[in-house]
Amino acid sequence: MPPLLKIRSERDQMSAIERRIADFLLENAHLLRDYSSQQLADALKISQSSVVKFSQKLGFKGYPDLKYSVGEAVARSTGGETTRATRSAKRDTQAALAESLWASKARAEEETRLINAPDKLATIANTIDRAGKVFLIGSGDDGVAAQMFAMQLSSLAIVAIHHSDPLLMAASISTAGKGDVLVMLCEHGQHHAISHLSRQFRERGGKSVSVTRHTANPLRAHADMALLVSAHDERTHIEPLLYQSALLHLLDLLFVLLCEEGDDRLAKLGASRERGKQLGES
Amino acid sequence: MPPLLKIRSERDQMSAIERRIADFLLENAHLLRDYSSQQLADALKISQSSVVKFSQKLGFKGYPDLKYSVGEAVARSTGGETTRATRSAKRDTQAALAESLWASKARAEEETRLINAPDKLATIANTIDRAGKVFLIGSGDDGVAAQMFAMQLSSLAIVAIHHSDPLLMAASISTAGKGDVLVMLCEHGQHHAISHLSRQFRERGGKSVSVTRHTANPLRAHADMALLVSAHDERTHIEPLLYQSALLHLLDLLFVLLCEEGDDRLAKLGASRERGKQLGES
DNA sequence: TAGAGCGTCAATAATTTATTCTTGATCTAT
DNA sequence: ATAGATCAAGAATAAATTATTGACGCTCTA
Repeated sequence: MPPLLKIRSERDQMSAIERRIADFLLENAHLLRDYSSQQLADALKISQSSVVKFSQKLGFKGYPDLKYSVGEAVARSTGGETTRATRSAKRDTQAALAESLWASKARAEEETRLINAPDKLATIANTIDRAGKVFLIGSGDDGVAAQMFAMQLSSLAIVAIHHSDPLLMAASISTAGKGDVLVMLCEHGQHHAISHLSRQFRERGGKSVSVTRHTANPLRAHADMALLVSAHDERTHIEPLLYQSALLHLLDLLFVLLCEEGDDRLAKLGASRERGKQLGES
Repeated sequence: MPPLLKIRSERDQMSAIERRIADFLLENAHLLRDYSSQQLADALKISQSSVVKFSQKLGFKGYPDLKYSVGEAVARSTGGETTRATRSAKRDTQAALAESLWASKARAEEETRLINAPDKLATIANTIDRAGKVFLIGSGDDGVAAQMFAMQLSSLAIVAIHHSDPLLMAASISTAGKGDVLVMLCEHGQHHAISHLSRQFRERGGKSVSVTRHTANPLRAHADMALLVSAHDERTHIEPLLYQSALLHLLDLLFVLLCEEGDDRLAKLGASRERGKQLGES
C-alpha cells in the first residue's frame, strides 16, 4: 500500500501527536526530502523519538525508510516532471524547439494510434504472424520505414522482402501465393504502380495491407486491410518528420504485438540479436 | 537531470573506483533502498568515504540525498501505474501497451536531448550547413537512420552520400577534402572499419561526427564531434525500438536546426518537395 | 485506589554520514 | 630528470542522525 494512503487510513486511530505528524506528512510530503527526524520533531514541537516511533509503528524500518517511501510515492504521483531551470538564451530556444517538436510528434502518434482500431491492428499482426512471406514496398520516406520494418520482421524469423522499386517488386511477387502478405507503404496512396501490384498480388491469393495517410485514396480502397497515419503541422518542413515518426511508431506497435504473439518469437529475436552482436565486433 | 542519467553521462570521465560505484548504482538502483553508504562500500570493497565523496561530486548533499533521488527516479521509471485491475478487453491491454511504449520512447528522447549540449548540436548543424559534401555511414538499424537523414539533407540541397558498406564508403571518401563532413552512426561504436574510415577521412582534412550510444567507445573517442543517444529498457525486445526512436529524434532535431540555419534552406526544401510531388503522381 | 497499559519525552546508545589528514600515484614546468 | 602541484583513495575521527531505553504522567478499570 502506498505510504501516504496508509497514513491516511490509520489516521483515525492515532493519538493526538501521531495525528500531528500524519497531517504534516500528508501536507508536506513533497518537501520531506529536507527534513531529518529531528527537524521534523522541532517543526511540530515534539520529541524526535516520537517521530521514529511513528515510523516504526507504520511498519517502516525507521525514519529514513519512511522518508524514502514517501519520496517514491511523491515521484510517482507527480509523474515525470522535469525540473526546468532557465539557462542561457540559446539553450532555451533550442530546448523550446525540441519541446515543440516532441509535442507535435506526440500528438501525431496519439492520433495515429486512435484511428487504428486495436482489433484491426491485432488482426494484421496475426496475419503477418501466420504469413509465409511478407513483401514490403515503399519508396522515399516510406521506403526507409519499410526497410526498417523488414529488418524487424527478419529479426523475428519472419521472411520479409523489401523493395523500393515497383518493377523489382513485381518480379518478387510472381513467387507469392496464398498466405503471403504484401505491406504497401505509400504516404498519399496515389502511386498507380503500387495499386497495380496490389491487384496482382491479390489475384495470387495473398492479403494486402496498405499504410497511408488517413485520406481517401485509391490504394487504401483496394487493400484488404488498411493502416492509417495522421500527421499534420502548418510548418511544412516539420510535417514530414511527424509523418515519419507516427508511421514508425505504428510499425513499432505492430512489432511489439508480434513479439507477444508467440513465446518463441522472443526467443528467436534473442538468437538473432546474438548473431548480430558477433558480426558487430568485426 | 535524472540522477541515473547524470551518472551514466559522467561515467566516462570517472576514476576506476567511481565507475565501480556508478555501475553498481545503475544495475542495482531498485534495491539501493537497503544499502547504507557503509554496506555499499563493503559490497564494492572500497572505503565508505569514497561513496560519500562520489555522492557529493555528483552534486548531491550527501549519500542519503543521492539515495533519495535514485529512489524517486526508480519510482518514476517503474511506472506511475497504480496497478490497474482486471484488464477486460483486448482494447485495454493494447492501449496500455501503446501507452507504455510511448512513455518509454518519450523518456529515451528526453534523455538523449539532455546529454547533447545545445551548443554542440548547433556547432554540428553549422558544420554540416557549411560542408561541401556530407558522407554518412551506418549499417543495420543505424544504416536506415543514416539513409533517412541523407534524404532529409538532400531535400535541403545539401550533397549527402550514404553507404552501409565501409568498402564502398572508403572509395567515396577518396574524393573528400577539407570542409567535408563524415557522419558515422554506430550504436556501440565498436566497428573497427568505421574507426578506420574516420582516420582516413580526417587525414584528408574533413571533420568527423560520431553518433553512438553514450558509452565510452573508440569511435566516439576518435571523432571531432560526438553525438550521444540514450535508450534503456529491461525488455530486450523494446530497447532497439527506443534506440531507433531516440536516434531519429536526435537527427530530426539536427534537421530542424539546419532548416532554420539559413532562409534559403527552407525555400530549397519547398522546391524539392514540389518536384517530389510531381514524381509521386506517376 | 492500586496497578496495568499506553504515550511521551529526555537521555543516551548505536549507527550512519561527513570531514580531515595522510599516503601514494600521476602530471607539469623548470 | 626532479621538485612541486594535483588528485584519488583510504584510515581515522568528528559530527550528525537515528534508535532504544527508562522514567514520568495520564487514563481506565477492577
